Amino acid sequence: MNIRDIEPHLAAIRDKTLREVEIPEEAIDEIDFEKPPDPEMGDLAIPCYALAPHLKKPPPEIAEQLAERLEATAEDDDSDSGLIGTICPNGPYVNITLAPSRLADVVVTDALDRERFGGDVVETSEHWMIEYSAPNTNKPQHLGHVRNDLLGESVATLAEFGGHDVERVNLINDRGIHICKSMVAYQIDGERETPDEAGLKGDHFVGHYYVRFNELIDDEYDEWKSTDEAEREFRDWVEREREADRLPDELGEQEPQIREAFFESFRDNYFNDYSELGERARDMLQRWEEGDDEVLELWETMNGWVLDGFDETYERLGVEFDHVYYESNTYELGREIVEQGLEAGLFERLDDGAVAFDLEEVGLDDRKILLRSDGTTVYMTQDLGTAMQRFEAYDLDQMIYVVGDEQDYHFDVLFRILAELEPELEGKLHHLSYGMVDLPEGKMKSREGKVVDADDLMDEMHDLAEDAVRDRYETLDEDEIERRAERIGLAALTYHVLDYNPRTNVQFDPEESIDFQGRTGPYCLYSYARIQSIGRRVGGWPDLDGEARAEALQALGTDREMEVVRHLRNWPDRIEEAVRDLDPSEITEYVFELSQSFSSLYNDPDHRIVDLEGPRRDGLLLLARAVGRTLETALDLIGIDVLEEM
RNA sequence: GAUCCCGUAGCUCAGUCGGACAGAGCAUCGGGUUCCUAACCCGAAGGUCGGAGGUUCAAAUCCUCCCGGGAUCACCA
Repeated sequence: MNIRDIEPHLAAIRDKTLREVEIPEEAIDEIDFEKPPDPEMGDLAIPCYALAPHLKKPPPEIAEQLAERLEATAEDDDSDSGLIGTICPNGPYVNITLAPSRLADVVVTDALDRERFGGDVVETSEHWMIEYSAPNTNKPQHLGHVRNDLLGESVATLAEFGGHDVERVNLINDRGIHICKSMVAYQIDGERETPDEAGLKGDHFVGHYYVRFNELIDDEYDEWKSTDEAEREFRDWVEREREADRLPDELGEQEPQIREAFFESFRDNYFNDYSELGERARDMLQRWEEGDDEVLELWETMNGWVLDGFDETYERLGVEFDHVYYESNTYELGREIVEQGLEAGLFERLDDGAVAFDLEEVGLDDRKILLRSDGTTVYMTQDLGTAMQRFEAYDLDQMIYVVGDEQDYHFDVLFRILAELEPELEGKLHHLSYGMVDLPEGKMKSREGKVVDADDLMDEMHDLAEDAVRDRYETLDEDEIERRAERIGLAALTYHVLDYNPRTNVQFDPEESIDFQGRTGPYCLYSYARIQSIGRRVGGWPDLDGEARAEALQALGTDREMEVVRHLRNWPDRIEEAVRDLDPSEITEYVFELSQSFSSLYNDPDHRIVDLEGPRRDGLLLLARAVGRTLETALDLIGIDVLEEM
């Protein structure tokens, strides 16, 4: 018997008993085991509410009688080999407690022997593709990107461990007006300077010019605000607002504020209609699309710098991809699909030549443009194209996009259009939507340089960890300090970021930084390191099997030991849940709980392994070893590398 | 204006496909080391689950309305 046989085994006994009292099959199907709120009550519970209508008795009475019958059925069943400890009614529930020593034997044996303990739990193995990161190449990554990177990487690793076949994909947004902004600023300000000369990482170097461009635009805009053109735009707007009764006839003392609000909202219009720098950036984009050599060369150079920078960041974060695509290559994909859809009558051509999809056909409002009137593609076109291409090339069962929740609507529309184009894709598309990371003062803004930079943050975590390591050791090899500081710092960051449910909007306070104490990555690493320390102290883990091992494991049974055992038992179920929900925070929670239950045991005077002897000592050593193995696996799934010593 | 997400302890968050007394970490207060790493352990205090109705044997969880915060509704990405 192993862990995953326990529940089916008990379910068989339960169902057999229910049949004896003539509960209809469909009612039996409805009944699932629940987990009692307190382990004191038992390991599994059968709620009896649903049986009340069939037996015409109050649930507590049913529970009492059912418990007796279950006991009888279990006694007759010889496949059980003493797994069930007690069966007792408790109000409307029947609680089943498993025999401690037997449970410890089954669970720890599984945890020690199984090649991938907790892995390969999904019902059917599927082919998944997960797209994440998808950065723009005009600026370095910030904490928001880190959340995306870590989420995507972790979900991919989780899905693989759960038993799926996974393709990790990055689609790099290397074209568009935002890149041209950095390029224009570079032409104006930074001719011939390179990241090396500036002593900066390539992505930071280019990001500097992106910020610079926005400063230049701000200056230009401020100057423009006092021109006659600006005044005319303002007056026209005021006129329109008055007609719509949104402004009074006389602005009076309010005028300066109203004026300021107008110019704030007019910023994009200014950029598109009046700005010389805007003109220059758009002109550059135009020339890029025409294949202008000079522009292409600058573009390639600057993109190269950024991508080199990204590679460093990815490597440090432990993020990897199987396939990397570039929008400069894929932005035309989809044009053909749209044209086919047009012929098939799915889309319509508007009077000005643009192609649109009528969203009312899928229950939404308005329409979505798929090809501009000048024939060029939009974001949606590309997403349609890449999706169709991927399903064809990889025969996917599931395509998952890890993208922020501000794009919920985009993906809703994308999936509906895809389902119209190819009904088979229905249910195979998923947007893993996650909340924003905000600072105490509000949103991060790259264009204003108000961000928590990914590389800086990793450096800070490293430094904090380094201080902590130095505090603890008077003499330690410098390389070793570096190695530990890096792992501990990254563990703290990774754990912190993944410990939120993905949909949660996270508030991150850079001042308060990230803790190393309590529910944190370092805490979990520490638990692991202490377990390894026990192994070293006793001169290596005992190599027991067969009878000797069974005897050792069956010597376990105290409350503290059983709490650890119960957590181990939950591991495969937890993986199943985390994969189903695409939620690494299930794993961060698990790692903490397992670490915590072991820490309690570790600190208890009655469970000091070095003070014990005989089978109980061996049993505890095997339990510690099993926890260590499971921690290592679990931490790996959230991208954290363990340390043998801390 | 419409649609979507969120509102739980002083703070940051779990719990939201209905079930047993609403949980954790941090912060606060009190305790623990002649002993395997104190990045630890044990304990205390802290909550009208935004509000009001409703459905149900049972609601933080489902439905309706209201209040508050965020996002989205481009021939941008």
